[in-house]
Amino acid sequence: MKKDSRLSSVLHALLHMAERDEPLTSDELALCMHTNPVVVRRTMGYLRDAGIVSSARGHAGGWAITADLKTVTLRQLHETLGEPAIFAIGNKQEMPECLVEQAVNAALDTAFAEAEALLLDRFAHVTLADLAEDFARRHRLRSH
Amino acid sequence: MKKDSRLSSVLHALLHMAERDEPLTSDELALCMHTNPVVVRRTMGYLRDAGIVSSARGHAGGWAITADLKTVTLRQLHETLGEPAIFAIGNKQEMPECLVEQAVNAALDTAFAEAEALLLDRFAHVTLADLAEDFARRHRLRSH
DNA sequence: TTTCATGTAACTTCAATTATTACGAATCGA
DNA sequence: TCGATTCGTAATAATTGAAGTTACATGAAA
Repeated sequence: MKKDSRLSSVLHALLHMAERDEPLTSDELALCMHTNPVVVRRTMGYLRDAGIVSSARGHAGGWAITADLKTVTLRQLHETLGEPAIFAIGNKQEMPECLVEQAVNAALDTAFAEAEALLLDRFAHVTLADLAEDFARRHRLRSH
Repeated sequence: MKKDSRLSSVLHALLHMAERDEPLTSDELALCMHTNPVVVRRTMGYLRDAGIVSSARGHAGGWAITADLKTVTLRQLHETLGEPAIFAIGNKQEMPECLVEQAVNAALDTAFAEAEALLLDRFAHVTLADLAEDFARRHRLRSH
């Protein structure tokens, strides 16, 4: 399957929105994200429903951040996107009768659960404000 | 994307092979793994090339384990299968020019790298012998 | 009222695993 | 040697889910 890049995409969009005061249109976001306006609306729709951004139609419409950058974590965004599957590797069958396969699943599930817990914990400790700050740092560095 | 279940599949196959002394044919393995004999040959071929199993044609042919169960780890099997992608989530672009996207990628890459390191470390500490033992334990439990 | 912009449904494209078909090659028993 | 068995492998289709596209309805502002 193709990799899910929605989290990456919304982060990119949110940071660009944080850099500007006026709303950004789906077309503008699609341009800098190298994607399609409809995909932007579809994906950002999750964040609107969660109250993280607002959308407005008509003249001077578009997308804007409503939440505080310091309170929005990567984990929250991941959940807002519907908690898509993290791993591209998995069990052949989830509920096998075969005892051998049950032992295999148990071992793999344990390892995956630990890795997932670590990943989500890291996600929980990174906010949009952190990313904005890191971007600012990179911007200063490039200017020299 | 469809999940990669090759690691799960070969583990299942290897433990069944460990339970028997004669070689198992691709057809037999395919039956208990709920898949296709050609898929079995293709997947087990990686393990044969790595010297973990042997295959023989003709009468009384089939697949057998050649390695010591105590020395084969899940990590080794993962590597033998060509280190397939672990995550179903990823960056939109790997080498973006945009500084904003670079900051996003850096944050995500760090988290994914840590989670991957943990997963592979767990994989490195589980051997086929461990799984065989866990299966035996489950077997005893069910008998009571 | 015209223009701009989102909201959404429907469909296609894309990428990667898995499944299937077909046939060649090797091995062993009779 | 013949023939059944079994792996080896190429070629192709099916499957799955994200991403892309087209089309059009809806709503807001100049």
